[in-house]
Amino acid sequence: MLEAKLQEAGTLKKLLDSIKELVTDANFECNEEAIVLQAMDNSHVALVSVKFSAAAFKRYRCDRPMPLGVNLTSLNKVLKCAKDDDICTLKAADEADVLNLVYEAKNSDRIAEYDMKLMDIDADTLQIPETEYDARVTLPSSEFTRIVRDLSQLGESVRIEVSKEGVRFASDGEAANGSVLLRQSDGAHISGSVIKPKSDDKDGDDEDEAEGSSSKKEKTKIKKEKGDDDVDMTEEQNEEEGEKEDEEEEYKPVENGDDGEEEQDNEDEDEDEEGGSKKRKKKANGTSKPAKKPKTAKSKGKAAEEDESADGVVIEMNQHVCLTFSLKYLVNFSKSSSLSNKVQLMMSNDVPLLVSYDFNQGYIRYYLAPKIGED
Amino acid sequence: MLEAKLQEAGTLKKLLDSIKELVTDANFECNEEAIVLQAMDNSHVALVSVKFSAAAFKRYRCDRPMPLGVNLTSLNKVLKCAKDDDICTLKAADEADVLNLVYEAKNSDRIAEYDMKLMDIDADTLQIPETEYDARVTLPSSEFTRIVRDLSQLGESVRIEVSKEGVRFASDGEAANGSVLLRQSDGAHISGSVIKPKSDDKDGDDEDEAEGSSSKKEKTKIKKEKGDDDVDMTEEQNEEEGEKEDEEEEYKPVENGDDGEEEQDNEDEDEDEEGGSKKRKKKANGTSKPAKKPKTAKSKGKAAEEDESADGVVIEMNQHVCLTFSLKYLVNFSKSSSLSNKVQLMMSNDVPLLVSYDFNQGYIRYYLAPKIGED
DNA sequence: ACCGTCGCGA
DNA sequence: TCGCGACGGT
Repeated sequence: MLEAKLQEAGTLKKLLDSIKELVTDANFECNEEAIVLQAMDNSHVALVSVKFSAAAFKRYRCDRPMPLGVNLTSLNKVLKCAKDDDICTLKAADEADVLNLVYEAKNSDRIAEYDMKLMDIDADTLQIPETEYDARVTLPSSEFTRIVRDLSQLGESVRIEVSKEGVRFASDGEAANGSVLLRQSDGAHISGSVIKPKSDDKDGDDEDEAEGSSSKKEKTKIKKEKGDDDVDMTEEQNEEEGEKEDEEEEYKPVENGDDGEEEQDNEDEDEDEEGGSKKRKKKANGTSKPAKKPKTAKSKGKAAEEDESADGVVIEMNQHVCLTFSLKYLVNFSKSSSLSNKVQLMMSNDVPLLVSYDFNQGYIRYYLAPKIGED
Repeated sequence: MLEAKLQEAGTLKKLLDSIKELVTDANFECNEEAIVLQAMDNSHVALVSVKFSAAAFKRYRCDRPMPLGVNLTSLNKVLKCAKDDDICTLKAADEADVLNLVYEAKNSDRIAEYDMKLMDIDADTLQIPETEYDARVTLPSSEFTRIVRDLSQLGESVRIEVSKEGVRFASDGEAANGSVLLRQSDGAHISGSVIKPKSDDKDGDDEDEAEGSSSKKEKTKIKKEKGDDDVDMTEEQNEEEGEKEDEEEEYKPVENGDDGEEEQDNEDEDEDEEGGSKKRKKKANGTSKPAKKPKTAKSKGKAAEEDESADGVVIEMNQHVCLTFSLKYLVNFSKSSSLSNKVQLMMSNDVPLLVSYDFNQGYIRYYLAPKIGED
């Protein structure tokens, strides 16, 4: 039995507005700790991962894990019937085939109730590569929206390059080429700390809870390897990880470029020629440049983004990265800017980009494989 | 000869925006007391009734009754040429084939003049059932708009139920079912007073002026009967009213449901088994529940809506009603919300719904027959 | 009040 | 498939 009371229906509304174009059906996996949604986008190029921690709710109760198969188009319709400041309660009985949504006006003189049919959706609980990254750029989400929208007018794809100069977004098009350079707000941009996704959840590790039994450290490493292989679009990746569960798949991003052939093992173009890639970060640290301790605060630990000023750009970099992505998807991701003032872009060479919007006790993350052969 | 000077062209503009989709051609019946438009919508399901009292105009003169056959699409185009705060004067000579519109800017530094061709339109001056109702719900027009728009996302029709609980709008759809409950703002919702349409005109009876020669009392009763028959879609309604004029028809709403058979005399399902239906209200008063005098003011007399606070919901009920309507039409009606902050829904079981937007010295009313066989 | 997006009709 | 109209959002 699920009962989750959200103070502001607007949060959920914005969330659905963000992803409805990318994903049409998905399971909301509810358990006692959180509600999580993970799904490939409709063209199986990008991966969307959403999480609402139990603490995100005014009240939360979920006796036992239950997947709620939802048609997001329907859910979006139902959510359109809520006002942003309505109190929204989600209810589902065990084994229910409907999700009950109650919208309560602030002043309580209006109560709307909706029952939305649920559906069975193949429980492809995807393993998300939980990796460390070579660079993280934290920037105002509006800025990101602006940049990708601007560049999408020129070309199909954008080259994102993080260097000591800052972060550069560049696109080449028929009519014009464009490039936007963002510098760290206060100049610092080299980090020697661990760069991995972290939301503002109290527990920085909780995004691993759905994974296998190996320790977090091990998993990180393994995921990392898989991430590398994934980018090469090799289907035969039966390495040493043994935690794959029955219906769980790995996130195998499809190359979304149109010019990319399979380029197995061509990640040695950069300074990243490590075959097993045990610790990409460490190596980067050693070979590329000495890790300066960031003069700005919070490039380490879990406080990275929430105490950063709202409109600053923070660049954390352990290694120079240069990746190319489809702008169409980035533009789509950037719709989530209504959910957070800031967005984090996390990158390693030849590894899927992670775009993360963190909000109060939850996040929405997008993974997108780079186009290869053009950086 | 007609000459009518309207302080704000915006009023007329909004009016035409409201109805242009529903009606494309109609007669503006002008006489010395008012300009009235009555027309079935294009699909002959709903009836639209508009009235501008002479007092609505800054200056008004109409020597003798004249019908102005107007293509509303054209009129709308011409009105688009006026600014909202222009002073708008309508002029038509006797037997004229054009309507002359003059727009005068507030500061008089601009005068625009248009001549719009008139047309002959079958003068189907409809008799509107002037009935008493079992329930009236007065609510902010924006709220009504919101509710019908929301529910129209889910299903085709809405069930409106007025009970002591409040008023409930419910719709069932493929993907989801929805229900919105509004409670009387301050808790009172039972009325023992006469419930009939009343605008904020000084003369509460003036909506009868286009009718026959019988006294208002008689007419009310007669109309009531006709209303009942109408709903049953019987074509043979040649009762005792003798004021039917040559080209005048009755408003015979077409059943807009798809599953409804004719259900003559099945209004005895509820507490309303009165064959002749002399005074539905009285009976209801006696049988349903004692009429509590509303603790809130103004559930009686003609001051009902204008001194009600802007965003309150007032429910007056003499009897429980439950009716089903096509949402498509209600959504269309709700476009008139720009004309008034409030809207009144008046209902009796098995009788067409009346949706009324009252504005300064005038109103726009919509009548819509219920779907039958599903409430 | 204006602009952009979506849906419907030609 | 293109154009026009309507609706919703900024």
